[in-house]
Amino acid sequence: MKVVYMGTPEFAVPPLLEIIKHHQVVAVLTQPDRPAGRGHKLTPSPVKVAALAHGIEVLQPETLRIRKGDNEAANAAAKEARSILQGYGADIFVVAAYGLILPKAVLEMPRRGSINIHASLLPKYRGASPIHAALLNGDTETGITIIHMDTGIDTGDMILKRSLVIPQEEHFPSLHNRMAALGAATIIEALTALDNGSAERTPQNHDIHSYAPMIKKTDGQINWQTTSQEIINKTRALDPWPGAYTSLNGQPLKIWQAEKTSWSQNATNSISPGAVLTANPTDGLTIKTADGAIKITEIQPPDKKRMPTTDYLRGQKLELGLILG
RNA sequence: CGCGGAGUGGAGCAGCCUGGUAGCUCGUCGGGCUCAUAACCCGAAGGUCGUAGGUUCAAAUCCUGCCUCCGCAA
Repeated sequence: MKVVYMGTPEFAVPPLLEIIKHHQVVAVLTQPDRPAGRGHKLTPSPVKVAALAHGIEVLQPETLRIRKGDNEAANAAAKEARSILQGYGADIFVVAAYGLILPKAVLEMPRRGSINIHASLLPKYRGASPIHAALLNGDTETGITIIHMDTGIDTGDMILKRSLVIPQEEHFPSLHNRMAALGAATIIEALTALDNGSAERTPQNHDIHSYAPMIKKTDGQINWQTTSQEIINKTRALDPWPGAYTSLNGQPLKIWQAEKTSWSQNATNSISPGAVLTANPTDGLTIKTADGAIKITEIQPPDKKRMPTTDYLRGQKLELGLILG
């Protein structure tokens, strides 16, 4: 099939590469280059880099929306982008974490419409951060859902769903990569089914849906009054950005890896959450939580690299009873 | 030209402001003690102080360029 692919971040790259192998990708839409990183250099999206490496035409409209209230230049640009899109004569639009709102007129442009690769088992976790949400909530399973797009946020009818198991220790980067690979395999399956007419079309059960809002920097702030498991889930989900963090003597301190300990709620009942229980090479760094204590195994002081907590403790002596947060 | 911090034996840090003997906690190696040990005791090796210049009688320390890493911000 003739495909126009729309995506932006790293997650959208493996599916694109897989589609290139099996179909004809006539163009790729991705968000405009943004100032990013140290020095605020203009940075192309991962999808743009991948597309250009394969000699595929890249289009980066600011928006595809045309509204009366907006300024004329923006509307004119959107109009032009739409007519270019129309000109590709695609059979289908495949969308994966594109990040722009696609108006109905655009979604319905190709003869087979537009489909989306979503990184959750819909209707659970509609929205921007489904992979993070699965880890934050300590889910043991998640997956990919391919849907027909409509004008709602991830509300369209489902074509197919593939799941995978999340190990207790898994952090975001690993799960993200596995999800991207699963997305690549699943989108090929869906395209094949659509092509030969065997695709199913199942409406979502809208009564049981949930949302996974965009992750903010402040989501990384650790609340020591929550349970050990909740805090550990935060370190798993928010790695590498924004990171689960707390503060020590007014300085931010990132917690990259932590595990449960045998400290019980009863034994530590009178101790304030966030208090340092042990800080030595043998016992490691353990911190009181709402229901016990966690042992921090990888840490990052400000201006420093990530390091094993045992290394950190060689240079930094922490007083017992000191309160973090 | 977005703002800022850091590079010191294998690891994590101190020393820099107020130039003048390379320090701390570990690790490694050798020896000792011990039924034994990640414990304890004794000893040893290992550093062009990121790099190139400058100032000085003298630079890890003060000044300038460059490289690398990191935090904030996006």
